[in-house]
Amino acid sequence: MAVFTKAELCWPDGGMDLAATLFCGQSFSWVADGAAYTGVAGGKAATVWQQDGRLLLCPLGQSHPDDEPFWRHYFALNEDYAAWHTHFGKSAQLRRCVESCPGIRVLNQPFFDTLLSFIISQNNHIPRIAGIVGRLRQHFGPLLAPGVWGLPPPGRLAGLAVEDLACLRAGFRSKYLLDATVKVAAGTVDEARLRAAPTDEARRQLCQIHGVGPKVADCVLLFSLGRKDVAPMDVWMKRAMERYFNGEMPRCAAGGEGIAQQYIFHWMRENAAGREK
DNA sequence: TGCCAGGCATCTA
DNA sequence: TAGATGCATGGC
Repeated sequence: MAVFTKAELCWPDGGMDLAATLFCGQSFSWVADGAAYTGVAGGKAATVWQQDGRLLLCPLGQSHPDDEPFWRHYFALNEDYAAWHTHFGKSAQLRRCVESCPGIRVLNQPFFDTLLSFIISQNNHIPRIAGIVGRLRQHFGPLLAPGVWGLPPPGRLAGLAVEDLACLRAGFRSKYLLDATVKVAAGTVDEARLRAAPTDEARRQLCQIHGVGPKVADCVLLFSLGRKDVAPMDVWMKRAMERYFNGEMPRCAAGGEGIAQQYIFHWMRENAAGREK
């Protein structure tokens, strides 16, 4: 496999379990190619793999000067997970999270990618979410490298009708995807304004999108905008974790691990704010 | 073959 | 305002 000899970017992996991180249900834009993984985020494509405690990455297609900071942020390589895992020992519930999935990292995904993914995820399960996202990329996304399409940028779907999205087989979610692209393309929902707004206001702005309710809005706020004060998400995660630990999530078992790790991430951010005081 | 999924919108009482 | 129901599709 040629990519193993031409990594352009390299970081210490910090104990990351790359496969678990990419396929635990938080991202649906990566495919395995042997021990390497090819995927897209924010209009960039890359092949990534692990070797000797390092995370190696080869950008695909056109390279950009900001590739290194972009992917470092995407893979949360600035987060000190080892220190946080030690800190988690104080809580039995969080200890169970760490023991169940110590190598999962929560990806910092681009805003619009996250919005589309979580709209698709509603009343859905991981294999089908991945299928719909894959068809969305192939039919409407930009070709970033041979055989690798990105997610469509805001506006790409804005002029289309629900019938045009029949190829996605997304069901009732198609009209939600269209409304999201229209509102983001028109600036009715704007990432910069979301970042600047208080959480309640940001949630209200996101809920202007037809098909986006409190759960999807809080997922977007937490996972792509780094907001740490989304209390309903905390309740939702605890409920999901209980189901996971009780063995009640057979159809998204890997996702359950992701949910547990996402709970850790949320808790960690909450406590980071406290520690800084 | 039938249940159900990482919600939400709409209807009804 | 709270609870019930329908939504589209595919994995299991």
